[in-house]
Amino acid sequence: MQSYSPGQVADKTGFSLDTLRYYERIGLIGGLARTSGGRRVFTDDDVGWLEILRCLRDTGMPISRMQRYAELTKAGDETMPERIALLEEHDRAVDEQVRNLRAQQRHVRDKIRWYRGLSAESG
Amino acid sequence: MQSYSPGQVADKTGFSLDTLRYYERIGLIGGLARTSGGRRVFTDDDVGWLEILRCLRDTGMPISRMQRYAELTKAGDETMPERIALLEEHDRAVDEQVRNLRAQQRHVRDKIRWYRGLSAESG
DNA sequence: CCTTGACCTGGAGCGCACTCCAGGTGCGAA
DNA sequence: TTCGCACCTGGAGTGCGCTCCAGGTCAAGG
Repeated sequence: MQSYSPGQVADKTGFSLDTLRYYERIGLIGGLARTSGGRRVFTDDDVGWLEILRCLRDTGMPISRMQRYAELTKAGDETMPERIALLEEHDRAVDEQVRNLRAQQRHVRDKIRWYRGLSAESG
Repeated sequence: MQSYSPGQVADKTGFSLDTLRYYERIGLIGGLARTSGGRRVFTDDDVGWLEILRCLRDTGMPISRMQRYAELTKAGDETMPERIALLEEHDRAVDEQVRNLRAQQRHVRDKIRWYRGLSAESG
């Protein structure tokens, strides 16, 4: 099985080394292996987990919620329904976010059109 | 012409009183009238401006950029092209934001489907 | 061996966008 | 006239999510 150094993982996932260390400190990444010298060793699974974290983070999930999700994931298979529920709720939150963005974007576009109208009038 | 107290404006726009004061301090709202006693008085135009700020803020424009926009607006009609350019660039940024959200949302949905597959298998 | 660069730790600091506070004033109703 | 609530100011504090730092360790190449 492949294993990766912190630097390699930073490259692959786009998280900085500091962020990786931070995520481990706050319990978002659990059970990382270490070399005899104390360096972190990431497996493919760890990288996969980080990619999920990236999706959640980039869609605006707060860290406290990701911590909850990490906790459920560590807890075992009986937490699957709750994990699904959490992700589905988040999915709806993303829909909501997109709807709001689009709604406000319409106003911005109206404003642009309004400026164009003024320019046309005066020009 | 209608005029509004800070509290009324807070109600109408959804900005807190503290945020309204903060926005004035940092130059996002200019030229507010005051009563003889020193209280702020908002006109319909002021409220309209706040509504634009709300659109921009809610679509993720940083305050420094809104300050730039406010500055241009104060400067006069010859800044219209730059104002249009600023809003158009922001419009593109919102599109980009939505695209990214949708892309990451797909991954979240894949994960949900994956959980469902597992549940179906084991259940 | 020695250098060098990636990595380690605990803890402090930062940027953003507010939010809260203390202490004081304005003003409409009773 | 007095109550009480809305409002004022300058400045400090907050929460989030990192990011940076000092001082030290590990390990591969020369």
